[in-house]
Amino acid sequence: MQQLLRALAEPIRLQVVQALQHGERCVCDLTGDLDLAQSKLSFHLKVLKQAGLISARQEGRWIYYRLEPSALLLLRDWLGHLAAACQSPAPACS
Amino acid sequence: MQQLLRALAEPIRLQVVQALQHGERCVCDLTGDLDLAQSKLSFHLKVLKQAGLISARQEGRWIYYRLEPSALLLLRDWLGHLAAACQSPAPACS
DNA sequence: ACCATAGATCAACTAGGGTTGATGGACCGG
DNA sequence: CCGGTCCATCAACCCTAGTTGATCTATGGT
Repeated sequence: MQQLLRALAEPIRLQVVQALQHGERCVCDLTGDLDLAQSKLSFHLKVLKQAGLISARQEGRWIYYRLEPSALLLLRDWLGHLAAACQSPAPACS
Repeated sequence: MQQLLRALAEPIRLQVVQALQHGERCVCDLTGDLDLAQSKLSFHLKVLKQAGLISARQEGRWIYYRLEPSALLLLRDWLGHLAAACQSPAPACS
C-alpha cells in the first residue's frame, strides 16, 4: 500500500495516470500531452513502474506505457476494507 | 484526490489511519500505541484532518480522533473508476 | 489559586525526493 | 555507416515536507 500511495501522491504522476486511463501512450505522446521535459517524465514513469502501477511495452523505437488495473484494484480494496472496519459496530471503549 | 493521496502516502500517517480503523483513540493513546513524540503525532493528525480523512471530538482534556469513512470511500471509488476505464474495450490507437 | 496533564503551535534544522541539463544507448531510415 | 529520434540515466542542485525541542493554551483536580 505504502508504495502505491507514495507513487500516486505526486501531481505529475497523478496526471500521468489519468492520461493513461483510456489506453496506452508512448513517452513522446505524454511529453506533449502534459508539456513535460522528457527527463522529468522518464523519472516519474520509473517510479510508477516500480510501484507496479504501470507497465511498458516496446515497439520499435517507441515505448508504450499502460495502466496496471490490478494495482489500482488492490489499493481500492484496501480502502474498502478500512472503510468497512471503521464503520462496523464500534466497540465503544470509554 | 491529490490531497487524500498525499495525506495517506506517509508511513506515520498510514500507521495512524490503521490504528484508528477499529474505533476512535485519543492522542495520548496514539503516542503510546505508535511510540511517537507528541509534537510529531500532532503534526500528522493535522495533515490527516485537513485532508478530511479523520475528525476530532473533544471530551474533557482529551481529544478523540476517528476515521472519516466518506473520504476513504471517495478515494476508493475514484480508483475503481480508473481501473474500469483502463480495462474497457481499448480504443487501440496505433 | 496552583499545579499537572492533554494537546496545539512555533522556529530552526535536516533530509529525501523532485528538477535540470547533459550524456549514453538503442533503434531506424537513407 | 551515419545521422536523427526515442528514451533512460546520471550528477548537481534545490526545495518542500517532516523532525525536534520549546513554548503556549486549555482543562481539571485539589
